[in-house]
Amino acid sequence: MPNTRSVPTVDDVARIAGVSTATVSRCLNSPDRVVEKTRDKVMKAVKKLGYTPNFGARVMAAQRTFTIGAIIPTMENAIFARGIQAFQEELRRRGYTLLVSSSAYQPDIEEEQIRALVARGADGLLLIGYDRDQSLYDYLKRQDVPALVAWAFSADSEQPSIGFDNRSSMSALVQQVLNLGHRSLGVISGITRGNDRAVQRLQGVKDAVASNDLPPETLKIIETPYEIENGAIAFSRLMSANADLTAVICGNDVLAVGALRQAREMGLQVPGDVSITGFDDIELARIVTPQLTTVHVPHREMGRKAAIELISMVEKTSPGISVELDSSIQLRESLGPVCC
Amino acid sequence: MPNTRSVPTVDDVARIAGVSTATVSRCLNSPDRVVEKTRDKVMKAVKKLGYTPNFGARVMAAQRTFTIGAIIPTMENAIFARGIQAFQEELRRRGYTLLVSSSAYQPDIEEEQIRALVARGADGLLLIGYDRDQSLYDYLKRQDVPALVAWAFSADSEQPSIGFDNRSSMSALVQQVLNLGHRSLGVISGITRGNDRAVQRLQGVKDAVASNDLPPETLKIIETPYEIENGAIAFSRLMSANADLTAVICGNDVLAVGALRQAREMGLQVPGDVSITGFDDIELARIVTPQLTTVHVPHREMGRKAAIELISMVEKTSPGISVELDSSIQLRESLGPVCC
DNA sequence: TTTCAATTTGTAAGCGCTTACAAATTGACC
DNA sequence: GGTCAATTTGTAAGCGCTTACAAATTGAAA
Repeated sequence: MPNTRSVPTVDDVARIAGVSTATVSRCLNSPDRVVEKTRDKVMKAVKKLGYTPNFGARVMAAQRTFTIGAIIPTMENAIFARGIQAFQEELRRRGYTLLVSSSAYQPDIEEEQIRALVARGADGLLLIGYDRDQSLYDYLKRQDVPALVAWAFSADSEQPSIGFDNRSSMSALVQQVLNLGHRSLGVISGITRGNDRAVQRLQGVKDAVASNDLPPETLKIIETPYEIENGAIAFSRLMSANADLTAVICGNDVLAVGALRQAREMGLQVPGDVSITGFDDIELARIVTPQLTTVHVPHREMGRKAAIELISMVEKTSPGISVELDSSIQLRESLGPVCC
Repeated sequence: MPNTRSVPTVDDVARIAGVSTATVSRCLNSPDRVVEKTRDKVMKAVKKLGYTPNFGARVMAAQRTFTIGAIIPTMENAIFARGIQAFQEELRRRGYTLLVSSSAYQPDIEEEQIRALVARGADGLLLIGYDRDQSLYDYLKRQDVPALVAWAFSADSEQPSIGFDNRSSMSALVQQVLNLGHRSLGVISGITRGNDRAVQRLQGVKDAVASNDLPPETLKIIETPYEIENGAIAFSRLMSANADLTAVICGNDVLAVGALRQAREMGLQVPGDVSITGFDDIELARIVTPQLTTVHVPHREMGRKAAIELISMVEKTSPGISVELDSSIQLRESLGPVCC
């Protein structure tokens, strides 16, 4: 029964080409195992019918998808864009397809997305940061789907990861700030709950203060979600409550840009009246006026290496190693010495 | 044979729960068609085994995935971020999962991604702009996968779409520029090849010039890919070749921001020495100094409505209609009257 | 207690593909 | 031409799930 109604199947191709379905399958998957004349016939039939293999069936039969999934906290600002782009490029080069979804920084949505991607046959997963329910890691292990953590690195986690040390990077940055004479700092942190990177960064700020023998009261801390608008609001709140602040350390560039905008709106000179720093060194950092002093993160390198490592894990040539990348401090216009 | 080795299947669950596989399936898909006591047994077995349905098999059997795919030209800058975010939120609200991939503005990659998504069982696709090979549309039709075009609207295409009129919006913006006395305009357009939105925008610029009875030589046009850096380079080239330009119209905000940065570097006052305009009104536009005059695009509305419409198409409650949204001009600091 | 319609459950046939294994073909060599 | 190993192709058994249909169960009404 020639199956006229719908999408062509391997059987249709086999019938048209006058061969068996096995041969059709082989033509598509290991062409060298089939003699040229036959292959031509089959390919002609494939073209004629506009046949595309059904993915579900293929996955089920072959137990393999060449798809990698990535769940990032947000697509709305550019924090992850560069790294993911590089990740995708490298995957593509190696014959894998990337599917991305975003969790809006919400653990329950992240879990949902992880399950969705696994269910859809992702061969491996890229996850941002360590902090998630152990049951999720168990689930992934049970499903035999390797996962690589990125944007974070912790020597004492056995979870494979590729990233940098958020804590010490931030600490180094704040050290620079302190070196310039600042003794009263505002901190606009991202929400730390469920976000180990934000936790680490905040801890880094505290480390620097402590190692300079300054009291904890040196810091005025606000937590707020990573959005420009929130950066502006937090900055405003911070400055009006603490007139003596000479510098504001932000948990990332997005918050810092908001702070910067608000400073301008309040008629404050940056860095004359107040210095502002960011973290991540996204494109934005060099576009705003004044340009943002921030921590440079090797986004592209991280993305590329993550792809390579994750594929190794998927193909079982690596058990999953952890790699620490260097970050560096980008001194730009928004940080200056404490004035007068 | 108790299948100890690997991931649990529906058979395992059925065996443990002491029911048939059909019942297990029903518990998961239409729980109300199964009596509570049985359901409890099954759910307990599911939990005990940590069972998750195999997606491939499910798709194959049910011919449905509740997955929507979107292929956007780039994730690297924020042009599509807001709209896609809204798109995803609405999809999620309605029980669909979004999978995104990006094409780097390359038609062959886009085709690959479309096929990948269809193959992975996407129930419907969101595509950016109209301009792609007819064979791709044919393919989608053959696979019975509805596609909705976004970020563009053309009354005379039969392809369902949701977007705005890039051409007339741009024309209106340029009209404003001309009203301010500018008579020699630089244009930094995106690459028009394979990008109907860029074509339309450029055409809009020309429309405005023509309808003011100005000669085509009024415009000095450069095409370059949408990247900040390219905007800067193009601006520099434009200004050094044409000393008399008083305004530069950019194909989008990303290019405009690059132009702005370059102007600053060249010591040019904006808008004192030269006015600069963008298009899209992404977040960036309000962050740079001076703030960018641009065309506001209803990103979130577009995303949300796209989700609603695409789902209707998938569920066959709509044949796929086209919707035109309004855009509006955002006059901000970067545009001023021609000086002296 | 019967009867019978409504509800719940089970049986088994696919969904479209891959692949182990068997069968058929090829052609180098005697 | 006949042998035999190597190559090519075909047969058929799944992969894990859904669902049409049939069988079994339930319980209200007679």
